[in-house]
Amino acid sequence: MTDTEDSCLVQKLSHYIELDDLSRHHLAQFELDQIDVQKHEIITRIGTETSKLYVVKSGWLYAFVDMPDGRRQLVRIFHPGDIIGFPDLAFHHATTTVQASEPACLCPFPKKRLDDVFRLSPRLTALLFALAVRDQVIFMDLVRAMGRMSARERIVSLLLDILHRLRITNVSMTDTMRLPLSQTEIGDLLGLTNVYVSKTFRRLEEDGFIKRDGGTIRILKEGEMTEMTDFSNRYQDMDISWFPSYTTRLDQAL
Amino acid sequence: MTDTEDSCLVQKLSHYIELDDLSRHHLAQFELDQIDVQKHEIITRIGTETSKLYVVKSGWLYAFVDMPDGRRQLVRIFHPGDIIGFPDLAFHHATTTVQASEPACLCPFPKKRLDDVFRLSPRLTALLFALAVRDQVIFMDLVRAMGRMSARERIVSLLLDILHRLRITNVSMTDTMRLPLSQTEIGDLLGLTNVYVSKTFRRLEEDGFIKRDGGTIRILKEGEMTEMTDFSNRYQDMDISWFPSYTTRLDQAL
DNA sequence: CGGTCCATTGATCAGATTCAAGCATTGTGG
DNA sequence: CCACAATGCTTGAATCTGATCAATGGACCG
Repeated sequence: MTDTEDSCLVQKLSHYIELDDLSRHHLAQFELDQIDVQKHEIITRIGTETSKLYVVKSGWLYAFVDMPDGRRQLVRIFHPGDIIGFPDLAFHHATTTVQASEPACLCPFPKKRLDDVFRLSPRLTALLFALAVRDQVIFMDLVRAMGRMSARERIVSLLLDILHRLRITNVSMTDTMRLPLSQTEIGDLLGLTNVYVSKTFRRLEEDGFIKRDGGTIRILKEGEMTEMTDFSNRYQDMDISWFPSYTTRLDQAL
Repeated sequence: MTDTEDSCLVQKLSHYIELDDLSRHHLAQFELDQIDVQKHEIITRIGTETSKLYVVKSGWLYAFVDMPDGRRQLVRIFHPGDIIGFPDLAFHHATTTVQASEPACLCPFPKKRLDDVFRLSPRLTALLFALAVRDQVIFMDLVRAMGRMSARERIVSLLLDILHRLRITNVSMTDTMRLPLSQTEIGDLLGLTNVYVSKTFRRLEEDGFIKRDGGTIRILKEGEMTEMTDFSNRYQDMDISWFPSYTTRLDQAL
């Protein structure tokens, strides 16, 4: 790919800092190859060796773990522009199974290709670091939802989370979004059963919070829903004040 | 502090990679100051400006968020050698409140002091990055526990998690540990009530899984408990194969 | 056209909460 | 040194949210 047309990874990261040519060059190294995957195809299987990361070009995917009794827990949803595999960087074996929830296109690249970024671009490294710790906060929000919220509140906070995530790269988006997840998948993400997800969605619709139409969903009372769940948008602003500048050189060493 | 006596931060990080003198020097910059805090004293309050991080020298602390109805959700426990505040790096305002669960000693340092590490030590940066993504996996484990496990299993997996964390820096530790958390705090961490935590602990003791004595707890059937919760130790091994080497120099740039 | 997946709905069940009371321990001020 | 308050753990009874079980119907697909 040329540096002139922005990939969705570049687009997403540009939301936080101005990317210089060197950074764009580094990021382009992550998107040299690409593969297509089918709906429900498994990308990485838990327990297998981790050697690669993936940039999502299109499609939704998710990571999950199986429980001994056959149930499962989704832990994360991936959208275009997200990078799959960071959590596994720290381990020799994958900690989750990653599966496509719809047809998708991915760019695989080896772990080792991060080396250049770490050695040559402290500022881009800081951005990746910030994204990693930002994701920790996203997990805390999920823990909070699952630990102390009712089924209704959990579903509402999931919808708001997805809405804000999609708005980063799609500023024109208002209140309607595609939701390519089954109710079973949503339940597996929020610690509920598919049955109760169905009942809760229906009640949300009856109460005028949402409007469903096929695979899309419309958020009708965003303000009320935000207040109901004490929701914070984690995708908008980022503190970049502590990032090293691009001009920093190593030869300033002690 | 001199470089000869290892701080618990250095001790903990040394578990994963050999730290060279430069790295030790960088880490020493995190422990220049130190403050004592009392039991239940609040270190950082949610919503206030984030400017500092803290290295824990002694004592246990935890991070939590309040719910509108007065309940709360703990999201993380800190032990000696842990760094407090990474998740807030990405934000201008603190996302959690951090409180001491017992008297503790902390070393505060400004965000900006990470700059040197990012610019001058790619390998140490990679280690911090690996710890950040490792923590994501810890959060996934917590999500899994709260989404798909019974109260008994959640408590068992918490006990195993703490046991393995303490064993990193205390290799002599076998099956007995101090647990300076009230049952209310444990409930707030696992999404349970203090009442049910009490009932569940009692049953675990009756069934011979644990033995309690004042503030300490003994794990009697570690193997069985590990299997019951499908527990994975996230603290033992780390994949450092992709880390840049210490000798890497920036002047290899394109 | 039959099979599969998914959403829906009702009846029943259970794990965990809520409410309430009692007891032990610790800390504090008189 | 004691009285008293505050905190934490325990236990029981009633209640409720969400799970389980089961059946139905629609949409899609080979």
